[in-house]
Amino acid sequence: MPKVKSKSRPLSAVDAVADRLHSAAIHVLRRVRNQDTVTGEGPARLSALSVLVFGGPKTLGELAAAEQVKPPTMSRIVAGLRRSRLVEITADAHDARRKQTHATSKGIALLRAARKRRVSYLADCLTFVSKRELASLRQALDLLEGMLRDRDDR
Amino acid sequence: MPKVKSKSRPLSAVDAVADRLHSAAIHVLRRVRNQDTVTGEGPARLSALSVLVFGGPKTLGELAAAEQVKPPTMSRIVAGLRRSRLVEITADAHDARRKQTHATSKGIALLRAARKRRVSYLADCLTFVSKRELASLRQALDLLEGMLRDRDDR
DNA sequence: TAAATTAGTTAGCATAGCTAACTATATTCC
DNA sequence: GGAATATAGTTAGCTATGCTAACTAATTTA
Repeated sequence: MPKVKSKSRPLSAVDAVADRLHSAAIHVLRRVRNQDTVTGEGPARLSALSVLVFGGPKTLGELAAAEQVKPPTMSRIVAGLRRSRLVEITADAHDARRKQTHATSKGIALLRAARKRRVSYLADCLTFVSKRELASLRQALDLLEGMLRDRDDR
Repeated sequence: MPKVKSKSRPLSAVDAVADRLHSAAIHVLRRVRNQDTVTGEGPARLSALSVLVFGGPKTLGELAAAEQVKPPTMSRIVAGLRRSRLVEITADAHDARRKQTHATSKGIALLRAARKRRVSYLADCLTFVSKRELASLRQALDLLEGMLRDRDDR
Protein backbone atom coordinates (compact mmCIF):
# COMPACT_ATOMS: atom_id res chain seq x y z
CA MET A 1 0.00 0.00 0.00
CA PRO A 2 1.41 3.43 -0.86
CA LYS A 3 2.27 5.27 2.29
CA VAL A 4 4.83 7.83 1.20
CA LYS A 5 3.18 10.87 -0.29
CA SER A 6 5.88 12.49 -2.40
CA LYS A 7 9.57 13.29 -2.61
CA SER A 8 11.95 15.77 -4.10
CA ARG A 9 10.87 15.51 -7.74
CA PRO A 10 8.06 17.83 -8.83
CA LEU A 11 4.93 15.76 -8.32
CA SER A 12 3.16 16.91 -11.44
CA ALA A 13 5.69 15.21 -13.72
CA VAL A 14 5.16 11.88 -12.02
CA ASP A 15 1.43 12.46 -12.06
CA ALA A 16 1.45 12.97 -15.78
CA VAL A 17 3.35 9.75 -16.37
CA ALA A 18 1.06 7.89 -13.96
CA ASP A 19 -1.98 9.18 -15.79
CA ARG A 20 -0.64 8.21 -19.19
CA LEU A 21 0.36 4.81 -17.84
CA HIS A 22 -3.17 4.21 -16.64
CA SER A 23 -4.68 5.26 -19.92
CA ALA A 24 -2.25 3.18 -21.99
CA ALA A 25 -2.95 0.11 -19.86
CA ILE A 26 -6.69 0.50 -20.43
CA HIS A 27 -6.29 0.83 -24.16
CA VAL A 28 -3.82 -2.00 -24.61
CA LEU A 29 -6.16 -4.36 -22.79
CA ARG A 30 -9.17 -3.22 -24.77
CA ARG A 31 -7.48 -4.22 -27.99
CA VAL A 32 -6.27 -7.52 -26.70
CA ARG A 33 -9.58 -8.45 -25.11
CA ASN A 34 -11.20 -8.89 -28.51
CA GLN A 35 -8.70 -11.59 -29.42
CA ASP A 36 -9.92 -13.72 -26.53
CA THR A 37 -13.59 -13.93 -27.40
CA VAL A 38 -13.08 -16.87 -29.75
CA THR A 39 -12.04 -19.11 -26.86
CA GLY A 40 -15.60 -19.05 -25.53
CA GLU A 41 -14.29 -18.37 -22.02
CA GLY A 42 -14.49 -15.04 -20.23
CA PRO A 43 -11.50 -12.99 -19.07
CA ALA A 44 -11.68 -14.04 -15.41
CA ARG A 45 -11.57 -17.71 -16.36
CA LEU A 46 -8.73 -17.27 -18.81
CA SER A 47 -6.76 -15.32 -16.26
CA ALA A 48 -7.27 -17.93 -13.54
CA LEU A 49 -6.42 -20.71 -15.97
CA SER A 50 -3.23 -18.89 -16.85
CA VAL A 51 -2.20 -18.87 -13.19
CA LEU A 52 -2.69 -22.63 -13.07
CA VAL A 53 -0.88 -23.31 -16.33
CA PHE A 54 2.14 -21.18 -15.56
CA GLY A 55 2.18 -21.49 -11.78
CA GLY A 56 1.08 -25.09 -11.27
CA PRO A 57 -1.77 -26.47 -9.14
CA LYS A 58 -3.28 -24.18 -6.53
CA THR A 59 -5.94 -24.33 -3.85
CA LEU A 60 -9.00 -22.18 -4.33
CA GLY A 61 -7.80 -19.72 -1.73
CA GLU A 62 -4.40 -19.37 -3.37
CA LEU A 63 -6.07 -18.79 -6.71
CA ALA A 64 -8.38 -16.17 -5.24
CA ALA A 65 -5.41 -14.38 -3.70
CA ALA A 66 -3.43 -14.56 -6.94
CA GLU A 67 -6.35 -13.10 -8.87
CA GLN A 68 -7.23 -10.60 -6.16
CA VAL A 69 -10.84 -11.70 -5.91
CA LYS A 70 -12.87 -13.11 -2.99
CA PRO A 71 -13.24 -16.86 -2.49
CA PRO A 72 -16.89 -17.08 -3.64
CA THR A 73 -15.95 -15.41 -6.91
CA MET A 74 -13.10 -17.82 -7.50
CA SER A 75 -15.33 -20.72 -6.52
CA ARG A 76 -17.62 -19.89 -9.42
CA ILE A 77 -14.78 -19.24 -11.84
CA VAL A 78 -13.26 -22.63 -11.07
CA ALA A 79 -16.68 -24.28 -11.38
CA GLY A 80 -17.01 -22.81 -14.87
CA LEU A 81 -13.55 -23.96 -15.88
CA ARG A 82 -14.39 -27.40 -14.59
CA ARG A 83 -17.62 -27.58 -16.57
CA SER A 84 -15.57 -26.82 -19.67
CA ARG A 85 -13.09 -29.57 -18.68
CA LEU A 86 -10.24 -27.07 -18.54
CA VAL A 87 -9.33 -27.85 -14.92
CA GLU A 88 -9.73 -30.73 -12.51
CA ILE A 89 -10.20 -30.71 -8.76
CA THR A 90 -8.48 -33.16 -6.44
CA ALA A 91 -8.49 -33.52 -2.66
CA ASP A 92 -5.58 -32.14 -0.70
CA ALA A 93 -3.54 -34.86 0.99
CA HIS A 94 -2.91 -32.97 4.21
CA ASP A 95 -6.08 -30.93 4.71
CA ALA A 96 -9.50 -32.26 3.79
CA ARG A 97 -10.90 -28.72 3.61
CA ARG A 98 -8.57 -27.75 0.78
CA LYS A 99 -9.09 -28.65 -2.84
CA GLN A 100 -6.29 -28.61 -5.35
CA THR A 101 -7.16 -27.22 -8.76
CA HIS A 102 -4.99 -28.06 -11.75
CA ALA A 103 -5.19 -27.42 -15.48
CA THR A 104 -6.05 -30.31 -17.79
CA SER A 105 -4.23 -30.83 -21.07
CA LYS A 106 -7.25 -29.31 -22.78
CA GLY A 107 -6.90 -26.28 -20.52
CA ILE A 108 -3.22 -25.98 -21.28
CA ALA A 109 -3.86 -26.19 -25.00
CA LEU A 110 -6.66 -23.64 -24.92
CA LEU A 111 -4.60 -21.21 -22.92
CA ARG A 112 -1.60 -21.54 -25.15
CA ALA A 113 -3.73 -20.87 -28.21
CA ALA A 114 -5.33 -17.83 -26.58
CA ARG A 115 -1.99 -16.49 -25.47
CA LYS A 116 -0.62 -16.96 -28.95
CA ARG A 117 -3.46 -14.94 -30.45
CA ARG A 118 -3.00 -12.12 -27.94
CA VAL A 119 0.71 -12.00 -28.34
CA SER A 120 0.48 -12.17 -32.12
CA TYR A 121 -1.88 -9.24 -32.13
CA LEU A 122 0.40 -7.08 -30.01
CA ALA A 123 3.47 -8.28 -31.82
CA ASP A 124 1.85 -7.22 -35.08
CA CYS A 125 1.23 -3.81 -33.56
CA LEU A 126 4.92 -3.65 -32.65
CA THR A 127 6.12 -4.75 -36.06
CA PHE A 128 6.94 -1.26 -37.28
CA VAL A 129 8.63 -0.21 -34.08
CA SER A 130 12.36 0.40 -34.34
CA LYS A 131 14.97 -1.58 -32.42
CA ARG A 132 15.74 1.40 -30.25
CA GLU A 133 12.09 1.94 -29.39
CA LEU A 134 11.66 -1.73 -28.63
CA ALA A 135 14.62 -1.52 -26.29
CA SER A 136 13.10 1.42 -24.45
CA LEU A 137 9.82 -0.43 -24.13
CA ARG A 138 11.67 -3.41 -22.71
CA GLN A 139 13.39 -1.13 -20.22
CA ALA A 140 10.08 0.38 -19.17
CA LEU A 141 8.63 -3.09 -18.65
CA ASP A 142 11.56 -4.02 -16.42
CA LEU A 143 10.74 -0.98 -14.36
CA LEU A 144 7.01 -1.69 -14.20
CA GLU A 145 7.50 -5.32 -13.30
CA GLY A 146 9.81 -4.34 -10.49
CA MET A 147 7.37 -1.72 -9.29
CA LEU A 148 4.50 -4.22 -9.30
CA ARG A 149 6.61 -6.80 -7.48
CA ASP A 150 7.62 -4.35 -4.76
CA ARG A 151 4.06 -3.19 -4.24
CA ASP A 152 2.29 -6.50 -4.16
CA ASP A 153 -0.34 -5.19 -1.79
CA ARG A 154 -4.03 -5.81 -2.58
CA MET B 1 -6.64 -4.70 -37.69
CA PRO B 2 -3.20 -6.29 -37.93
CA LYS B 3 -2.67 -7.60 -41.40
CA VAL B 4 1.09 -7.85 -41.70
CA LYS B 5 2.40 -11.03 -40.16
CA SER B 6 6.06 -10.36 -39.46
CA LYS B 7 9.19 -8.66 -40.74
CA SER B 8 12.93 -8.93 -40.58
CA ARG B 9 13.39 -8.84 -36.81
CA PRO B 10 13.31 -12.24 -35.05
CA LEU B 11 9.69 -12.69 -34.05
CA SER B 12 10.31 -14.21 -30.65
CA ALA B 13 11.87 -11.01 -29.30
CA VAL B 14 8.79 -9.00 -30.23
CA ASP B 15 6.59 -11.77 -28.87
CA ALA B 16 8.32 -11.63 -25.52
CA VAL B 17 7.85 -7.87 -25.26
CA ALA B 18 4.23 -8.19 -26.36
CA ASP B 19 3.58 -10.80 -23.74
CA ARG B 20 5.17 -8.77 -20.99
CA LEU B 21 3.27 -5.71 -22.12
CA HIS B 22 0.00 -7.60 -21.84
CA SER B 23 0.83 -8.88 -18.40
CA ALA B 24 1.99 -5.49 -17.13
CA ALA B 25 -1.20 -3.84 -18.40
CA ILE B 26 -3.33 -6.37 -16.54
CA HIS B 27 -1.46 -5.88 -13.30
CA VAL B 28 -1.34 -2.11 -13.43
CA LEU B 29 -5.10 -1.96 -13.91
CA ARG B 30 -5.73 -4.44 -11.14
CA ARG B 31 -3.96 -2.18 -8.67
CA VAL B 32 -5.65 0.94 -9.85
CA ARG B 33 -9.10 -0.60 -9.94
CA ASN B 34 -9.19 -0.83 -6.15
CA GLN B 35 -8.79 2.93 -5.85
CA ASP B 36 -12.04 3.43 -7.73
CA THR B 37 -14.35 1.44 -5.50
CA VAL B 38 -14.91 4.35 -3.11
CA THR B 39 -16.70 6.32 -5.82
CA GLY B 40 -19.62 3.89 -5.67
CA GLU B 41 -19.63 3.69 -9.47
CA GLY B 42 -18.36 0.76 -11.50
CA PRO B 43 -15.48 0.86 -14.00
CA ALA B 44 -17.67 1.03 -17.10
CA ARG B 45 -19.51 4.06 -15.77
CA LEU B 46 -16.35 5.83 -14.70
CA SER B 47 -14.78 5.18 -18.06
CA ALA B 48 -17.79 6.48 -19.96
CA LEU B 49 -18.00 9.49 -17.69
CA SER B 50 -14.37 10.18 -18.36
CA VAL B 51 -15.06 10.29 -22.09
CA LEU B 52 -17.76 12.87 -21.48
CA VAL B 53 -15.69 14.98 -19.11
CA PHE B 54 -12.61 15.10 -21.28
CA GLY B 55 -14.23 14.84 -24.69
CA GLY B 56 -17.40 16.88 -24.23
CA PRO B 57 -21.03 15.85 -24.87
CA LYS B 58 -21.64 12.77 -26.98
CA THR B 59 -24.57 10.86 -28.38
CA LEU B 60 -25.14 7.37 -27.08
CA GLY B 61 -23.79 5.84 -30.26
CA GLU B 62 -20.63 7.91 -30.12
CA LEU B 63 -20.11 6.91 -26.52
CA ALA B 64 -20.63 3.24 -27.34
CA ALA B 65 -18.09 3.48 -30.14
CA ALA B 66 -15.60 5.30 -27.92
CA GLU B 67 -15.94 2.66 -25.24
CA GLN B 68 -16.05 -0.21 -27.71
CA VAL B 69 -19.29 -1.63 -26.40
CA LYS B 70 -22.66 -2.22 -28.08
CA PRO B 71 -25.44 0.38 -27.87
CA PRO B 72 -27.63 -1.56 -25.40
CA THR B 73 -24.70 -1.80 -23.00
CA MET B 74 -24.02 1.91 -23.23
CA SER B 75 -27.71 2.62 -22.86
CA ARG B 76 -27.67 0.99 -19.46
CA ILE B 77 -24.39 2.58 -18.42
CA VAL B 78 -25.75 6.02 -19.23
CA ALA B 79 -29.00 5.23 -17.39
CA GLY B 80 -26.96 4.39 -14.29
CA LEU B 81 -24.93 7.58 -14.55
CA ARG B 82 -28.14 9.51 -14.91
CA ARG B 83 -29.70 7.92 -11.84
CA SER B 84 -26.64 9.06 -9.90
CA ARG B 85 -27.03 12.58 -11.38
CA LEU B 86 -23.58 12.39 -12.95
CA VAL B 87 -24.84 13.04 -16.49
CA GLU B 88 -27.83 14.66 -18.12
CA ILE B 89 -29.56 13.82 -21.35
CA THR B 90 -30.80 16.44 -23.79
CA ALA B 91 -32.49 16.16 -27.15
CA ASP B 92 -30.40 16.63 -30.28
CA ALA B 93 -31.36 19.77 -32.18
CA HIS B 94 -31.02 18.25 -35.65
CA ASP B 95 -32.07 14.64 -35.17
CA ALA B 96 -34.86 13.65 -32.82
CA ARG B 97 -33.56 10.09 -32.64
CA ARG B 98 -30.28 11.19 -31.11
CA LYS B 99 -29.78 12.07 -27.48
CA GLN B 100 -26.89 14.14 -26.28
CA THR B 101 -25.31 13.02 -23.03
CA HIS B 102 -23.22 15.45 -21.01
CA ALA B 103 -21.52 15.37 -17.63
CA THR B 104 -23.03 17.38 -14.79
CA SER B 105 -20.85 19.39 -12.44
CA LYS B 106 -21.32 16.59 -9.93
CA GLY B 107 -20.07 14.15 -12.56
CA ILE B 108 -17.07 16.30 -13.32
CA ALA B 109 -16.20 16.60 -9.64
CA LEU B 110 -16.56 12.88 -9.02
CA LEU B 111 -14.42 12.00 -11.98
CA ARG B 112 -11.71 14.44 -11.05
CA ALA B 113 -11.57 13.02 -7.53
CA ALA B 114 -11.42 9.45 -8.84
CA ARG B 115 -8.73 10.35 -11.31
CA LYS B 116 -6.76 12.05 -8.60
CA ARG B 117 -6.88 8.94 -6.43
CA ARG B 118 -5.78 6.68 -9.27
CA VAL B 119 -2.98 8.94 -10.33
CA SER B 120 -1.83 9.45 -6.75
CA TYR B 121 -1.66 5.72 -6.26
CA LEU B 122 0.45 5.16 -9.35
CA ALA B 123 2.52 8.23 -8.66
CA ASP B 124 3.28 6.86 -5.21
CA CYS B 125 4.36 3.62 -6.82
CA LEU B 126 6.68 5.63 -9.06
CA THR B 127 8.12 7.68 -6.21
CA PHE B 128 11.30 5.67 -5.88
CA VAL B 129 11.91 5.45 -9.59
CA SER B 130 14.97 7.32 -10.81
CA LYS B 131 14.87 10.21 -13.26
CA ARG B 132 16.44 8.09 -15.95
CA GLU B 133 13.91 5.31 -15.47
CA LEU B 134 11.06 7.77 -15.52
CA ALA B 135 12.39 9.13 -18.79
CA SER B 136 12.46 5.66 -20.30
CA LEU B 137 8.91 5.03 -19.13
CA ARG B 138 7.84 8.29 -20.72
CA GLN B 139 9.51 7.26 -23.95
CA ALA B 140 7.77 3.90 -23.90
CA LEU B 141 4.43 5.63 -23.37
CA ASP B 142 5.07 7.86 -26.38
CA LEU B 143 5.62 4.73 -28.38
CA LEU B 144 2.53 2.95 -27.07
CA GLU B 145 0.29 5.93 -27.58
CA GLY B 146 1.47 6.21 -31.15
CA MET B 147 0.92 2.53 -31.71
CA LEU B 148 -2.59 2.69 -30.29
CA ARG B 149 -3.39 5.74 -32.39
CA ASP B 150 -2.20 4.09 -35.58
CA ARG B 151 -4.15 0.94 -34.91
CA ASP B 152 -7.46 2.40 -33.88
CA ASP B 153 -9.32 -0.56 -35.35
CA ARG B 154 -12.24 -2.16 -33.49
C1' DT C 1 -45.03 8.30 -50.17
C1' DA C 2 -43.35 3.62 -49.37
C1' DA C 3 -39.19 1.23 -48.21
C1' DA C 4 -34.92 1.03 -46.11
C1' DT C 5 -31.68 2.67 -42.77
C1' DT C 6 -30.31 4.52 -38.40
C1' DA C 7 -30.66 5.66 -33.20
C1' DG C 8 -31.91 4.06 -29.17
C1' DT C 9 -34.56 0.98 -25.88
C1' DT C 10 -36.34 -3.26 -23.84
C1' DA C 11 -36.08 -8.10 -22.68
C1' DG C 12 -33.52 -11.82 -21.61
C1' DC C 13 -29.18 -14.38 -21.12
C1' DA C 14 -24.23 -15.12 -19.21
C1' DT C 15 -20.14 -13.70 -16.67
C1' DA C 16 -18.11 -11.71 -12.82
C1' DG C 17 -17.72 -8.98 -8.71
C1' DC C 18 -19.46 -8.54 -3.76
C1' DT C 19 -21.42 -9.76 1.28
C1' DA C 20 -23.79 -12.79 4.46
C1' DA C 21 -24.65 -17.07 6.05
C1' DC C 22 -23.76 -21.81 5.93
C1' DT C 23 -20.98 -26.63 6.25
C1' DA C 24 -17.02 -29.11 7.21
C1' DT C 25 -12.49 -29.64 8.82
C1' DA C 26 -8.39 -28.12 11.74
C1' DT C 27 -6.44 -26.00 15.56
C1' DT C 28 -6.23 -24.16 20.22
C1' DC C 29 -6.92 -24.07 24.84
C1' DC C 30 -8.78 -25.58 29.21
C1' DG D 1 -10.45 -35.32 25.44
C1' DG D 2 -13.61 -32.10 24.31
C1' DA D 3 -15.38 -27.29 23.71
C1' DA D 4 -14.37 -23.03 21.52
C1' DT D 5 -12.28 -20.85 17.73
C1' DA D 6 -10.33 -20.38 13.26
C1' DT D 7 -9.96 -21.59 8.43
C1' DA D 8 -11.45 -23.45 3.60
C1' DG D 9 -14.97 -23.57 0.57
C1' DT D 10 -19.85 -23.34 -0.94
C1' DT D 11 -24.47 -21.44 -1.53
C1' DA D 12 -27.76 -17.75 -2.03
C1' DG D 13 -28.74 -13.48 -3.56
C1' DC D 14 -27.54 -8.76 -4.87
C1' DT D 15 -25.35 -5.46 -8.54
C1' DA D 16 -22.81 -4.36 -12.70
C1' DT D 17 -21.49 -5.20 -17.36
C1' DG D 18 -21.16 -7.62 -21.58
C1' DC D 19 -24.03 -9.74 -25.46
C1' DT D 20 -28.01 -10.73 -29.16
C1' DA D 21 -32.72 -10.37 -30.74
C1' DA D 22 -36.58 -7.84 -31.29
C1' DC D 23 -38.82 -3.66 -30.88
C1' DT D 24 -40.13 1.75 -31.57
C1' DA D 25 -39.35 6.01 -33.57
C1' DA D 26 -37.22 9.08 -36.75
C1' DT D 27 -34.72 9.98 -40.93
C1' DT D 28 -33.23 9.09 -45.63
C1' DT D 29 -33.69 7.10 -50.05
C1' DA D 30 -35.84 5.42 -53.95
